[in-house]
Amino acid sequence: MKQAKPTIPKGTRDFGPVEMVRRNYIFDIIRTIFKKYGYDPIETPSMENLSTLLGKYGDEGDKLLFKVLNSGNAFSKVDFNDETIENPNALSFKICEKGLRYDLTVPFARFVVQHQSELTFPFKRYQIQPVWRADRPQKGRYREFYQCDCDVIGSHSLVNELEMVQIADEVFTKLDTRVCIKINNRKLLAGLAEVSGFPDKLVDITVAIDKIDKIGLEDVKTELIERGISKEGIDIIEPVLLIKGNTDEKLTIMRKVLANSEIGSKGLDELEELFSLITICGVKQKVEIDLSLARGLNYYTGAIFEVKALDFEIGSICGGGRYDDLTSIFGLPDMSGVGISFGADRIYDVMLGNNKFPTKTISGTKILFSNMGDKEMKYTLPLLKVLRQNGIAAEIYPSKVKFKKQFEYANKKNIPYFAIIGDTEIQSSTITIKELASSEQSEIKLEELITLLKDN
RNA sequence: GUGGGUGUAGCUCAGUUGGUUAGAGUACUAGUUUGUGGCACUAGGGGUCGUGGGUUCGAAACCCAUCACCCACCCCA
Repeated sequence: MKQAKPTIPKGTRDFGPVEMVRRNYIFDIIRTIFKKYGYDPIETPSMENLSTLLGKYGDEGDKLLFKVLNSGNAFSKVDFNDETIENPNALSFKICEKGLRYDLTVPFARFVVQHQSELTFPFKRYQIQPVWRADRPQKGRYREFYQCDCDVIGSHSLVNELEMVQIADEVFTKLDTRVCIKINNRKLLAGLAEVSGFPDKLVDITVAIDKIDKIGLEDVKTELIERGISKEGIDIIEPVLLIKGNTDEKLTIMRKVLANSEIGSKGLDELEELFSLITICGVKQKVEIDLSLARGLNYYTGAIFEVKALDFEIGSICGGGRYDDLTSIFGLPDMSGVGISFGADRIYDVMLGNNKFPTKTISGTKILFSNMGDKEMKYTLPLLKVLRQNGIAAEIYPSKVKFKKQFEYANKKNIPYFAIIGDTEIQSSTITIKELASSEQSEIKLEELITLLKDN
């Protein structure tokens, strides 16, 4: 009679030893670079109050929040005579006060407001923690995944935007992954909606611009009309739809289209300045203006970033932008911030697909000692201790089993050396070591072994 | 939220128009080989064919339901 195998919730994953080594490789590189630019670490709880989370990510985002059932009798506050409880949403807000964090930016804004008196501004922090989204999982889309965020808050300077681009450039270059860093500005999109005569249709216009390469000019126009944009409005937008070419050409055309929009021109000024800063510093990866980039998170107000992998088909692997007003919702106005978030799990998928993990990162234990019995084991243990004191990862096979078994253990764990300690070795105070890859075997002293393994 | 696909051994999967005792590779165990692994050979264990119902003399296969997972759209990391 067999028991059904246990499972884990949809969209979550286990990570084995090999995966963990690789994931840590990514985390370590990102963390090192964050530190180098002057960011300090913080962590926040996995749960926030729902009131902190709701309304920050747009309607879609609200739906994707994992809610946490109140402890105790969660239904004690529910009035079952009230007809509105038939609405599942209304009910869930009565029985849930907490939710799992959806990203790291909103909890960070909450953190800044709550701890404002303890912080030095501009405050630069990094944060590497999992987030949860109740999305339907698919390739590259998980319900639990890690974000690696760095943010500066309390500074309007475009130097901060530059820093985000530099950090992204450096991270992906270090990870040997070719990407395109796409940049846009919300003010510019707002200006575009304004000059078209439909300031509230920002999203519709952006979606249309995005589709131009897929469905062509005529279909985009049709769709814009369906979305309620007038013919005159479309005529104004049309030059934007026809944009081809480099950053300068894009800026020139946008300059003309947005001439009468104050906010649009401001957005252009910012973009232009950011690109001139980027040019001064130089970047290794591809960086371009993408006018179709909108980003759903509705707290962005200025620059927006998104990074796409060039050699692997997957959603964006990194994204961010400037938010002018996120902390004012929590009672602290005039705190502009900008940040960027690396999607570690997708970066992992990209790197795995392109074979970008160094093979060296897989190794752990350097040497395995044989176990030939109680007497031999007791002789070996002090030797092990010396090796470990020298920083060498070493193991002894814990019980006396056939050599075949012990060798197989070493093979499977990719341990490069196998040490044999038996009567012969004890008598002569030596260690017989065998290099498993070459089958070469020699009898050496402990000191020689330490030197050998330290070099590797 | 909308649409598509797949569930057979620990894992990856075959399985003919419905037919006898459900297969392969791999992994596992033992042996050839009790102080020398990988290779080879031999033998062995392991399956209510996702679950429930139906059609049939007969179902892993056909029908219905249900659950789970995967993929695409949407959105994003």
